[in-house]
Amino acid sequence: MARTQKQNPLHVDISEQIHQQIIDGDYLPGDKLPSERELIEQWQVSRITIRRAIANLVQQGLVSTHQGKGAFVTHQRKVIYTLSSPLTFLQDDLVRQGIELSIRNITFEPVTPSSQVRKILQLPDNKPTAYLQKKLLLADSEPGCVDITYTLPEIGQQLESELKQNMTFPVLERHNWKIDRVNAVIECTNANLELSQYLDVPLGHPLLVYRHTAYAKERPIVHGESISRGDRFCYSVDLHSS
Amino acid sequence: MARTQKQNPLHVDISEQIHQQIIDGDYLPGDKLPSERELIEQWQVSRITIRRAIANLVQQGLVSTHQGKGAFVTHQRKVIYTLSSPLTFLQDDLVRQGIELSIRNITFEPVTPSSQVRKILQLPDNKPTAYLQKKLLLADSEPGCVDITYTLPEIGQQLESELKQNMTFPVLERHNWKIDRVNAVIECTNANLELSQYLDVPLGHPLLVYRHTAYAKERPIVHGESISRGDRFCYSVDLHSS
DNA sequence: ACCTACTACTTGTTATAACAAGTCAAATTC
DNA sequence: GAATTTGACTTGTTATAACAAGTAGTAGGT
Repeated sequence: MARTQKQNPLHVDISEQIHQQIIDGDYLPGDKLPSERELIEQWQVSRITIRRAIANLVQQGLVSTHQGKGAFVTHQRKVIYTLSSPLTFLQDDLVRQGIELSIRNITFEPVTPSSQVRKILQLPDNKPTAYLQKKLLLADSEPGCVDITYTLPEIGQQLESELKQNMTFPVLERHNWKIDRVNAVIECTNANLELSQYLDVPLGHPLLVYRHTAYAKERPIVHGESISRGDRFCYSVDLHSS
Repeated sequence: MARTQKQNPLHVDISEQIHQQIIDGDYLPGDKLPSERELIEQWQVSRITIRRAIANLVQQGLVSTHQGKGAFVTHQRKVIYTLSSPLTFLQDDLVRQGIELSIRNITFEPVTPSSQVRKILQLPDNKPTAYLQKKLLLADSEPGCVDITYTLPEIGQQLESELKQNMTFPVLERHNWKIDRVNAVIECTNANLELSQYLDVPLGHPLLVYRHTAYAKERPIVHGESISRGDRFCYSVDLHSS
């Protein structure tokens, strides 16, 4: 109850104490924290301070809140994407981990992408079209990843129906578009409004971005990004000296 | 000024509008946003609503605030860590990008690590000791990464002075600890109080975690994690089919 | 010329208050 | 008994208010 450090704001002291209680196992994943009213009583502070303390915990990914229900300690299980050479694909990876994957198509349409994407896909200036697909990946029926891809027009046109219901890379392989190389960057962002709605997370929730370009016979055929919930996914990679 | 969607809270409408202005280039990186007082005047709402709107933008990594000065649009440049086979190391990578790297040692001491780490490093039960090192990496004199490593005791003891001032892997290579393989997981977390202080970011700031185990002759010699500011770093990886 | 103190800004913390809206179970009605 | 209503909880949004604390320029004194 006593403030551990005078220089910290009250809300930090409170969230740090609850944080410690979570680490100590006083609250287990799935447990409900005391309600705001109870915490106000316990700490003898105003609601704004308690709410800020809870917000700190939410921001650290330790707790999530649900209107009308309460604040709950989050589960920390993470799904692993394996990045390996030779290439394996997400789908097989998830099956191996016993996760049920389903796909909901959001958009599929021919567009003229930004000059940056046009350059990456080496689209000719006189026919600067590619298929833009946005799809939502659900792991065990919960939204986990938004996949945004730009595909060469001849491929998109040919495989529309299949692409709408399956992961991109296995569909390509099934139709003899052998992928030789994938160049990728993994980074971290925060959910903007659109992504927070698709992924059912609060604004600013940490997200993992896997931005990739796939090459077949040294020709780029697909470029896009997979944006996953940072609290539920991670990437694994193996590096060798030889 | 008009609310675009009735179902959104006011603070979301406001932060989304400023977000759009940033995208449109009305505010450039480094620019100062209007002060709270001015925004209150402009939107005719209370300070709590404006502060929440600014907080939304901070959470999305678009602006950062400084007490007494104001709120500023953040710079988005990112430093790239290249993960490749054959192995290259962070240091060379940064030099290539023209970034000056310096290291500040935080702790270096023999400890008995958690059972999980003991298992990974295959430490014998009768001598369960490893060297724990925490160091802060500064890129161009700004804190960017906290590196936490557990090293086999014989190596830590032998190379203490060098490890305190240099990156781990190059030191090992210089002393004939040839690293054959690195297994790594990249994930995303949020700054807790300790990390937020080291890295000079607000509580909950998104961070990239690179958790690795290095093997020499199939024997694990180093295990640890590099925790970088998610707004300033990313990982690049190249995957091949053969 | 230099240092200090003041002042007018900025954001940060915290309190009190009221109502909106989601949840859930118990009581009421059909 | 089943469906509906009510009420007591929960968190979410927003307003007003006051003071703390960091910043930077300016006026005043040495």
